[in-house]
This record gives sequence, C-alpha cells and structure tokens, in this order.
Amino acid sequence: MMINLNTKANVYEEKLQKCQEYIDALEEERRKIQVFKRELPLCLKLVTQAIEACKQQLTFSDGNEYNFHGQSECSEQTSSEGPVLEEFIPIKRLYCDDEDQLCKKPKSNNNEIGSMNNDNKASKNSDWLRSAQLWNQSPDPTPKEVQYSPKIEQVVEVKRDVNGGAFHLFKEKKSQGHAHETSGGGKEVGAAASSSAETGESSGGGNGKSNKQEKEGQSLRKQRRSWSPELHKKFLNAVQQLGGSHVATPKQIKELMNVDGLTNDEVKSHLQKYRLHTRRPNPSTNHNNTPQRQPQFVVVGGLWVPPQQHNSFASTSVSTSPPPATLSNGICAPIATNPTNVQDASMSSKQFFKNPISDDHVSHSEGGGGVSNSLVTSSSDTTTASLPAH
DNA sequence: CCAATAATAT
DNA sequence: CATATTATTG
Repeated sequence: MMINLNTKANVYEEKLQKCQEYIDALEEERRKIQVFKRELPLCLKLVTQAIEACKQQLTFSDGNEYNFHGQSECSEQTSSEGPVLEEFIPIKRLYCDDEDQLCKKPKSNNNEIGSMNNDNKASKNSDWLRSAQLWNQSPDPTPKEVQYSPKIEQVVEVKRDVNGGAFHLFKEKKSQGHAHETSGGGKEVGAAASSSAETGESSGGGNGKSNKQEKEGQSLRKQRRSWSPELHKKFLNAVQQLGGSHVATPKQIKELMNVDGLTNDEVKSHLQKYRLHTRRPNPSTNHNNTPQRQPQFVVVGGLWVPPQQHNSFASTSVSTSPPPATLSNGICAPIATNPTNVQDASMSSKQFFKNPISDDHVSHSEGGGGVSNSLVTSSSDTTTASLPAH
C-alpha cells in the first residue's frame, strides 16, 4: 500500500516537475518573442496565457491531483485563438508552432510548411531579419506595423520615395574604410526589416513558391526595383569585370553582382538604361573639336570625376596635355593612363551616374568572387574606351 | 504634363 | 539577349 502510494506520489512529483519545466520553457519563449511584441502581439499574449494557465494548474493540482490535463487547457486556448490567428499565417507558422507543438495540439496541422525546421528559433529570427536587403530600404517611419506577409503587399502602398532619402544618405556618407554593405545591413536591420521586400523572393530560400497572386496577372507589376547607389556600384563593378557594358551580358552581371533577389530582367533593364546613357547622352554639349571621344568624366574606382582632377592625382606626364592634343597624336592617351575603364561618360543626365558615392574598394568580400574594382582592375577596358565603335 | 526609369513585350 | 514598348513615378 505504502509502496503504491509512494510510487503514485513519485509520479505526481514527476508530473509537477514536468509542468514546471514546461512553464520555464514557455517563459523563456516569451522572453524571446518579447522583442517582437509589436509584431507578434497575439503570440506573446498567447504564450503568456499559456503560462498562466499552467501555473494555475500547478497550484490547483495540489487538491485534485489528477486533473493533469493542463495541456488540454492549453490547447483549448490555442485552438480558441487559432482562428483569429489564421490571418497571420506566416507568423503563426514561424513563431507559434512551438507552442502548438508543446501543447500537442491534436489537430496539429502538418502543412507542407511543417518542413520548416523548428529548431533554433533564434537563428530563425535573425534569418528573418536578415532578409532585409540593401536596396529596398523602407523608411517606414512607423515601425509599428511590419508587413510580414508579402501577399498583402498591395495593401501597403506606403511611400516609396525612399530612394531619394537613400540617395542623400549615401551622398552624405563618406564611407571610410568600412564596408557599408555589411555593416549597414547589419546595423539597420531593424529599419530594413520592415521593408516589404519586393515580390517576396526573400532570401534564404524562404518561399520558393511564386507568390504571384492568382488574381489578375495584369494588376501586379513587379515592385519597382530601386537601384540604390550601392546596388549600382555593384552593377558597375560587375560590368567592369566583364569588360565593359557592351560585352557584358545581363546574366553574367547578375551573377557577378551576387545580390540575391535580383533578377535577370532587372539587370537587363538597368543595363539598357546604362547603355543608353553611356552612348550619347548629350551630343549638343560635344561641339568641341573632339567630339564624342573625349569623356567629360572618367570613372576612377567607381567615381565619376572630371578628367583634370583625375589626371592631377592619377598621373604625371601625360596629364598636362589637353584632350585635343592627345587625340591628335595618340589614341586617348589619358584614357590609357587611367587604368580604370573609362566608360564613355558624357552623360550629363542629372542623376544617373552622378557619383556621390566615394567608395573605393569598398567592394567586398562577397562570396561571388573578389572584385577588385579599383584602379588596377581592368586595364583591358581601355580598349573599350579606345575603340570608338559607334 | 513631362522626363526619367523600371517592367514587360517582342 | 537586345530592343521596343508600356507603365509608373517624381
């Protein structure tokens, strides 16, 4: 008898302990999502409720030992809230799964998404945050609501004049040594995270599914991609490496840039514009003796600078000779001098390649292969410059 | 309303 | 992939 009681008590103890552990786990969980309480208010609430419920179970269970379905209650709550949460599918999947699991919710919807590794939530969180990309910065001054699901993106018309801001920002940014790409990305994660990401390709292979709304295909044009200076810089680098805008092919460029979420079409389009602009931006200005050949600006390490300046610090002898002279005797001597490719830059278009950015070799450590864009890069490009082509 | 520029169609 | 056209945005 006593033995029996003893074991019973033991079992009970054990259950109590388990319950306590469960509560602990829940609390830890809550602590984790505390950070996202704005984004996941319901989730937080849910967990809190669960904790309370379990605690109550603990206290009450003193009297009636066996109503140990603390969990059942839990699941009840979950299920009750479940429907409400349906609208926040992504969140639920991402963050509330754990609870579902813990609660051993009977219905346990094993969606295909279930394949998602539920393991380290922490890393998942960061992943989620990391998905922010450098070109679409959502300035969204009101962080309170983040759009998690790309599906409702059309609702978020918000302001997309962000670019302007970005540009200014970069302009001001004298970027010293450090790569703003990474650091910036990391630092601004919070802000960037609120971005709705374009069509939702998202990074880390989140949803491979084409989330094209099955609505009328016409209505959704892809979100305009804003070519931030950073992005454009990468583009330039890629183009340079490939030996000029005319030989570079969109696909190659895209791959060289190694920017995820960037599509061929986007690169193509940008390349098109780039070519247009590099070709003969402003014929009228060119009425000097050396027509189109002599660039008004040369690019140095990604910088557009007036030739004089460039010469001044770039070279010694030839520099003094004015463009016309060089043309008469030699072919674009100055250009040759300048190792960096001289994209014919006569474009006077206001903004296209106005180069506020001073980023010499900021260019990274990207996985795609080191890009040394600096002066040493492609002297081969001089060929491009030298041959008038068109 | 126009120019610029990105997306899409050819 | 290159161009042409169309849509969108400032």
